[in-house]
Amino acid sequence: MAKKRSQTMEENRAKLIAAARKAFAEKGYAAASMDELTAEAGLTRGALYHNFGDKRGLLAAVVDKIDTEMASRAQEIGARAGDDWQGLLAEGAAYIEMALDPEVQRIVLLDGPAVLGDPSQWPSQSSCLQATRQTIDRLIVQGALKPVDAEAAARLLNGAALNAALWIAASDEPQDVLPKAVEAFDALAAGLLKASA
Amino acid sequence: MAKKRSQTMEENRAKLIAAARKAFAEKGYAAASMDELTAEAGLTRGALYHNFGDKRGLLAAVVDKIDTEMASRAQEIGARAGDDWQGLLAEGAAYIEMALDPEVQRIVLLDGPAVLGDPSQWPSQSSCLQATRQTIDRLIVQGALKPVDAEAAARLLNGAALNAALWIAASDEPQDVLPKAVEAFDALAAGLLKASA
DNA sequence: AGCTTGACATACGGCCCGTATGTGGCCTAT
DNA sequence: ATAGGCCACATACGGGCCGTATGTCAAGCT
Repeated sequence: MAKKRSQTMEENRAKLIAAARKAFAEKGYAAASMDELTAEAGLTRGALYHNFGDKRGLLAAVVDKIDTEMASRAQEIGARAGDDWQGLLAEGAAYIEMALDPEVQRIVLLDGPAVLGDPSQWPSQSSCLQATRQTIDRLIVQGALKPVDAEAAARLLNGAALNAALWIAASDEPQDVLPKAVEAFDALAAGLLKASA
Repeated sequence: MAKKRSQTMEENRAKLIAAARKAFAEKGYAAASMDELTAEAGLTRGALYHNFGDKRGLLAAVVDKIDTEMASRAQEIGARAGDDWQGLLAEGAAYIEMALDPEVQRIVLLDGPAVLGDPSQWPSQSSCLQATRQTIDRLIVQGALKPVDAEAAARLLNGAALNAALWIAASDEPQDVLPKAVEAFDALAAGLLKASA
């Protein structure tokens, strides 16, 4: 059966994104060569500029893919928790753990913001952030949290988790530091609880 | 009076750092040209590679300078507060406000980590972080805070403040968002207080 | 004063990105 | 069925930038 035109195109896009994901993770955005990257995918730079416009466009596509994966996973973990509050903590811990992945760290947390700008402006809307925000919104409506700005709280929590992950990843004994980070994260999050006012 | 050799060298280093600070802030690290940058300082790339080794070395020097300035300012503000707890909150707010400076944002918060790696590994030790850590340490000894890991707490607080700043800077109405961010920051920090356990 | 040292300038090579142009196969219309 | 257009991708080209290797001239020591 002959392949449809649009299908091979979709396949090529996927190949390029996969190769870019690998190259960006291993060498970093700046050091990744488009020639090598496309050759790895069995294509040339022509395909790249046709599909993604430029190098930044490719990074954006990669970030979007990873970010989406992260969000769905975080939501899944959060939903598995008993209540919304436990879910929030679980999401935070999950976020910290995901950020331990060098791929996530390098691409989404380091090069992403530096090259693409503020994450909340990304097309993927930093899905992870949105999920956290919604959970916080629900908790505020339920009266469990202080009536702080949900967006602000979600942002700061994510920022805290992010830095925790960077810290853990850079440490010599990640497994030793992880529980400390999670403990501190839980403590900070508890500051949002109404009871602690 | 004839200038000493070491003196002119120090002056040239300062000129290069100043020019780099401007160029990096305006164009970003990647887009800043070393030729233009050195010409702006009245020198050539030769001086640059002799003094700083490479482009990264220059960025490191710039980051170190800004970071040091930030730390001294934060400590000054913190020391002016009534007690250590108020000082911690004041430092956090000061950090958020300083991060509103485009120069700080672009160089220290975006390009810095992307190019130089984790801030806590920098020679300046991310002085800001150290200051926060020490304050937290004191508060734990005083029994005001839960006995969490001071390093972890300092890291997460800084991360929260950092993201708050990025958020504010990217927003349309910074002055409108700033108080929300500070409020959320204070709430999170309150989670560290023993009384809230 | 002559020599050495080193701070800085100049010259060179190589890589990489983005664009402009070429081409071969798929799709459609008659 | 086939002829032509279109489009996804390949190839070719130019410009810029970084890092190094080499040159130069003044400062400092003897």
